[in-house]
Amino acid sequence: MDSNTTIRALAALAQEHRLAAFRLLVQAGEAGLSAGAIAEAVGAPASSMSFHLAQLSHAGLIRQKRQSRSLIYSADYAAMGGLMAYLTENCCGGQSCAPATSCETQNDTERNAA
Amino acid sequence: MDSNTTIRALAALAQEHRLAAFRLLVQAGEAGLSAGAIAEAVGAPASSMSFHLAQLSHAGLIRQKRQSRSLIYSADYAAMGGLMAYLTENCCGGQSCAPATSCETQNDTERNAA
DNA sequence: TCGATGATTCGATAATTATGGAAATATGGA
DNA sequence: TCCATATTTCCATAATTATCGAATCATCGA
Repeated sequence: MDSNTTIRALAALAQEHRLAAFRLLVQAGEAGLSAGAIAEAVGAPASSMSFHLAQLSHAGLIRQKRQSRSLIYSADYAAMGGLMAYLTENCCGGQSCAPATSCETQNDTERNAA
Repeated sequence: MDSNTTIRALAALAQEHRLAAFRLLVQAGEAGLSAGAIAEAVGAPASSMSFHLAQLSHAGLIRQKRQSRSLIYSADYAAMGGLMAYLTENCCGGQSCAPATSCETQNDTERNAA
């Protein structure tokens, strides 16, 4: 992930309704949620939410698929992982910004962070 | 870290010059860098850079201290860690977004981030 | 105290982003 | 085909954010 992609992703998440929507989609998992369900949960008018979902989508953080009349959005975990990786590599300086997740499940994933 | 703080931090990093400046400060470590040095490295006029440094500062991501005539800025690693923790907890859904860093250097730093 | 240096604040302007109703598009069922 | 539903696109407007020169403020050395 390069810095431009990173900036788009950060900007996409740096907005109240979008952060709420993304959190919701992360919770929803692979099944995802319809645009209408998201708008209602977040409390934003449909057209506004549509605008925000487009931003998240353009940033690559969520995906869209049609299911009958509904458009189902779901989080792209890999993209979020890419963002986390960029921040860890470039913005944490080895000072252990990452909160030591899931260390008991693996200990051979060596990485040579620049 | 609550969602408003998170949004401020994300917004602070979601800008070309500011992301560049923050990366620089992370590299610079505790010693930090003067406002002028940052402006020159990033390639922005002093007044513009000052505006951006104020944003980062307001977001809590960097700190300022005066050293004679210079204002020295340095990264606040704890704040960055808080942001990473929030994203890991709320935006990664246990799908291991965090790239498993530095697992060999600690295994007793339990954390109960909300 | 004066002048030089490092940096911020001011102010005007440009550019981008957000808002939300109305109109348009897509899908499916009767 | 026609209607209802789900959602987006269009549009105008409001709000926020970025830019940067000039003026101001703070500090230091002579």
